[in-house]
Amino acid sequence: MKLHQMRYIREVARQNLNVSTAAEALHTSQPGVSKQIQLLEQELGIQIFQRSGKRLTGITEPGQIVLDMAEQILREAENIKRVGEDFTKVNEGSLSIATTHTQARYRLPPAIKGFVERYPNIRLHIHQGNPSQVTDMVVSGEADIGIATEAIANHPDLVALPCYIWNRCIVAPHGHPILSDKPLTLKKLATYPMVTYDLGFAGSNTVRMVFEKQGVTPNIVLTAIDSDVIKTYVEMGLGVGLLAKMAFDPERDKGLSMLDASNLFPDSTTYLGVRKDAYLRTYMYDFIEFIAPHLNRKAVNIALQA
Amino acid sequence: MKLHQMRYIREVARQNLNVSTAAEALHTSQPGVSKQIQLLEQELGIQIFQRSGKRLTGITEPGQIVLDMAEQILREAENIKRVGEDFTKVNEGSLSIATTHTQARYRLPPAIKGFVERYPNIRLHIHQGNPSQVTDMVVSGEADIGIATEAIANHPDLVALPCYIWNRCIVAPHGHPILSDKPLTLKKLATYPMVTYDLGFAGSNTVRMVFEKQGVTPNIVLTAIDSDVIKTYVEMGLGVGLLAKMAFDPERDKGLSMLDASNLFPDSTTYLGVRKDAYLRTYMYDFIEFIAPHLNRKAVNIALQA
DNA sequence: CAACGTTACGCTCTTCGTAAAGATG
DNA sequence: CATCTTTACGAAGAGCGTAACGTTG
Repeated sequence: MKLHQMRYIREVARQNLNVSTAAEALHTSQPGVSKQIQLLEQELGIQIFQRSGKRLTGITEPGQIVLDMAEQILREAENIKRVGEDFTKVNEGSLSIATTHTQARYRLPPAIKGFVERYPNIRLHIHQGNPSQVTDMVVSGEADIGIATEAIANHPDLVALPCYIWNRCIVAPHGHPILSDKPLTLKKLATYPMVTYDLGFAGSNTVRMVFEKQGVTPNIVLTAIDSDVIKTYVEMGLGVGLLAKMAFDPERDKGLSMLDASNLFPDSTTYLGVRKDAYLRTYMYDFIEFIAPHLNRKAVNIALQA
Repeated sequence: MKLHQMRYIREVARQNLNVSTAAEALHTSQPGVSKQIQLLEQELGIQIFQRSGKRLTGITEPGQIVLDMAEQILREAENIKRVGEDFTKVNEGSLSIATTHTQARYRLPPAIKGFVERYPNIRLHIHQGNPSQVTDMVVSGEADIGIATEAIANHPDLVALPCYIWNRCIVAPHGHPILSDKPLTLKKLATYPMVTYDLGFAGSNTVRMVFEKQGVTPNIVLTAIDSDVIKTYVEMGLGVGLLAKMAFDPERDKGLSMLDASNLFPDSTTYLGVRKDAYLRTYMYDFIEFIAPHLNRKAVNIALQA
């Protein structure tokens, strides 16, 4: 049994059982991949892939188990490589972050700024997606760290660290009647056409449930995944905006007025998620600490143990 | 990075950093081991072992991390091998059970009997030890399954399955005053010299706490790890015996009388422990079901997932 | 017949074992 | 100086790539 063989079967499975494209992705020859898979199957005494004649048509039952274990082994091998780099190339490497628009646009910039000053030679990738995409990217190892308010806390392979707590605000064009009609209530809010986040984003579930519980039906005329889109349409007069307070910038958003809405909705928590079995490079710990100062290396390790 | 190199560094660490004996244990030449370790260290860019001149004198900090990961990889590789065997050699293999004397002597025999009838070609090993040794053997992979009342439920790498519930009895030579002095109470029990299990065995903690809570101090004149030893000394008149009810056999223990003591002590639960990340061969699932019929394959898998 | 997987074969790089040399306490 | 590790080197073996062959839809 060889580590290479694990890579081969994993790649073939990933490439929809196409050995040729798998070979290409692995930068090697197709017959070599074929051969090694056969050798592995022979050694284990089982078929990993189903074949109809010469085509691979599926994954056998034991094959699936083996593939899962191979995945595990390769992850661990990757971790070992990282240990080496962590101790020799302290200031080199890459950091891949998966997050949602609101976090990327309004919450991460200061942390990123501090991080790139400290580690100018780390290649930084920020992937944007919806919370479940963020979760998937961390689970699959495409991203080292995921940051989102939804989804990320409920995956068995991840550990979720509470990052920060936030609440919402209402934005409207200057002079809009909602601004003077104090105090603000859910009922009043529901009388105006509203623009807010897509389902599955930024605590939208929480918002929905609050309205439901109070027996109030909001008039949502537009949803977006993007705070800036929401603000743009609010500015155009489409309705009032309900968004994360951190997404309102009095400097930039001069065309809008803001009302705190934290009395109407419960606080939401944004989580940072990492794979339980990932080896975190030192700079990753540092990045986490840049985002949430209470999450120092020790605190993260304690969470990872449990 | 090669799987072989993982084996080499693990074995060197196990053999107290002696490369020569490690090579012997691996059935290969000593220079080969040396070389591969150097190659690995070179590839990772770190020292795994500390050296003073040519002697290995310790494990470096990154080395320890790498060793832990290597261990994990090799465990997973072992699991893959088992998958193959499980699907090809259904009726071959070995089953290694670690347990305490009382279980081995009084509880396992019927399960073992059923098992060897079903799987006559599986090599069976029963290791006897105290509960913490049992736990260690399962954790290290020396044993596939551990069975004990103590210790085994509290290890993070193991999953503990409740196996069966039992309670205690009092044994005494025929005609002993305790037998007629009904009803039996803790206070009365404490007036007689007593023979029972060693600390750390068979719920001895529970027993101690029950006495303590009632403010009664038992007069324990002898402890043993072994129910048969306890009974022998009781028969000799050393005192009354407090032991697991399952360990009293009216057929064999004709020289003794038995009093149920389950009203004096809370029930104890015996657990069966397996490594969370172990691949269990089909016959291992079957063995577990022989011991505890409610623990069928499905139930065990559900426990392993969580 | 186009796309794909397997077989065949020669080349290269790795690995392994023996022998010798160097270091340690 | 006995024990242990590293270096050196030749033989055996494993892996890889090209080319040819066989299948499948």
